[in-house]
Amino acid sequence: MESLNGFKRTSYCGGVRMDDVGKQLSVCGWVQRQRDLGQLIFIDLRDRTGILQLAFDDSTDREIFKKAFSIRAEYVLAVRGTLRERSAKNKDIPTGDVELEVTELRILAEAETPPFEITDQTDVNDTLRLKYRFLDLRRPEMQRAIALRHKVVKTARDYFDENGFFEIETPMLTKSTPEGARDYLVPSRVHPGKFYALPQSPQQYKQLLMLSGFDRYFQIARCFRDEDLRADRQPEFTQIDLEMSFVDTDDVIQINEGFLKTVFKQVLDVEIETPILRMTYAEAMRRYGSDKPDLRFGLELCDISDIVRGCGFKVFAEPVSKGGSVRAINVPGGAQQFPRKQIDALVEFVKTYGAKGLAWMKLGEDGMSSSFAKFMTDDENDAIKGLTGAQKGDLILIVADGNDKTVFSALGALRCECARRLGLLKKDDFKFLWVTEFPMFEYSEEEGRFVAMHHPFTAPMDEDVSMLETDKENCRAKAYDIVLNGTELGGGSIRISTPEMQRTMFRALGFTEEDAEVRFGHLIGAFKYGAPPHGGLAYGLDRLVMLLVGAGSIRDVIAFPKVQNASELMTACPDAVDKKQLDELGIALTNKTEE
RNA sequence: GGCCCAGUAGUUCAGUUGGUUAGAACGCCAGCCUGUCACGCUGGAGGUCGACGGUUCGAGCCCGUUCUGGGUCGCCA
Repeated sequence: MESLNGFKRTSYCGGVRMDDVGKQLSVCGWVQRQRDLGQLIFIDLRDRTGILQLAFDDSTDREIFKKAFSIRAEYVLAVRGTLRERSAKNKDIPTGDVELEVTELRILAEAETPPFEITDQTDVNDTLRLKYRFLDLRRPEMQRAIALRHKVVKTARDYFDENGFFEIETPMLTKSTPEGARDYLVPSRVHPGKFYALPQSPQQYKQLLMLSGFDRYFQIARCFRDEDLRADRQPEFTQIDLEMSFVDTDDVIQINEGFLKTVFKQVLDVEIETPILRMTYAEAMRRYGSDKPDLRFGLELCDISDIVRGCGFKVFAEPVSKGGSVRAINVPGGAQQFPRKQIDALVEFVKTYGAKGLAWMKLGEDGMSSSFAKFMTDDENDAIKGLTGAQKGDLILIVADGNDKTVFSALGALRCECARRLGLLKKDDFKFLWVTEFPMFEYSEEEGRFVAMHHPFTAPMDEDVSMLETDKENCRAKAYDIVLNGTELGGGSIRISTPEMQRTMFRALGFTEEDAEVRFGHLIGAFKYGAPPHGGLAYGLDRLVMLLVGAGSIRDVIAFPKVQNASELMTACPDAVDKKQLDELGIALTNKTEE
């Protein structure tokens, strides 16, 4: 093994071109591949910028040639040489016109054969990739994702700085608060039996910063939520978090449209049309069955409750009479695209969302077939066709339930599933949407009370203030989400900024005065000393980067992600700790502990 | 906590109705090769079929349990 010993790199591999021919260059990197042709050896050297071919032939020093012969994939090399034009060029790579005639070769590190090949595209299973994440990250695909992530963060810092925002850090060790996601807890050694919580978001701190007069704040904020994982959810993740004083909804939206425009221009060279379309929560639910609708395709929901209200098909009539609804989507061309077997799969699909079933009507070329038409009159069937706008060749899918929430959630998911099966989801098509006027509360079956849908510091809409304690179901908040292609990219709200309103809110949420004081006293107390009207927004950075690179999971844009059971395969954490450590913290393990 | 999918060589996979010695490609090792670039050619090594238990004369294949990973519902202010 050799050392650098004064060796200085002059160039990255991927950047050299014909202009550099004749120059002495020094490069460093990993061996992608060694091709031994007998009296001629080629080595592809890889660094984060790309690949440069090293050439060894009869003009090469014999010792160097022998060394080149012994080199294997993933060895780390430092190489000096003269750049020359290739006699046989490779049109497929940027450096394909040139190669380095090697005059000095140092093997800085040998490498065992890796458990999987370091290639751009991979179909190696996730377990192996994550166990050897440091090797997986060598792949150009991952290098691009991580580099792009850096660029997004850099763009955010520049943009918010240029717009008068200060980047301010808030604590990682914070106070656990009720409401919302489960906290990660950190035991205190100095205060045995007491715990910090890792922040779910810097929410309260950033509000207090507004009160302190910083006026505009942002932070690239690490956040933690101890909940189950999904393709777009990790227990620790990063937000681009911001807050502004003396603003209302429109001001927050405007500054963020500028941000999104800048990011997409800088990172992808894509122009975003502004202003971005806005839609109320109520409209989003009614038309798309979702508060984060994917607008890359239609397949809108259609309420057919009035048609089937008195029909002879109990599956339809009963839910309507119980205050629910019957809604449909029309899938153009679906009659042929979805044979019976696929429809059966869709039936199973909606059941996972709590729907009891899925009714369908197929308007095929050779006549109509349906799971329900025989229970209804011709007029009723025709009315359904008319209202959904179905034509010959289409497929109507219908969900009925006594609870509207179930209908929306099943059909909202179904329209996305149909779009996926029809190939309507193009990754380079970016459809943004602001969803506004979210409900202030939602009913929690588990707790048997109304809880804050966004969070308890969200301001109600001015015209709904009187409904806070009288009509929780219909009370709307100054809360908004930014949605991109069916993914919630970020969310925010205008906050409550007076102690009176904050007290009213806690009362509406069922907190006693004492509860509110213990949990949120610092915030209510602070509001007494002059809080400016303020509001903000937080983006899921990981999700944003995921959509920018077209990845299917945020794991693909996080350097060291966790797997579904929240462990990390490379370091094998979480892990047991010494009894001594536990004793210091005053913690005793119960029989629930895993071995 | 529930449901669905996957697990066979280093990797990605095939493996018929349960039947002799479990195959392929890539990778790896060795030899040959002066213009390759997914180099080529020849040869070779490499397997606890995730684990445990059961059924059977006989299990990669059937049954049960379990582990690991993925997706998802619940959950995620």
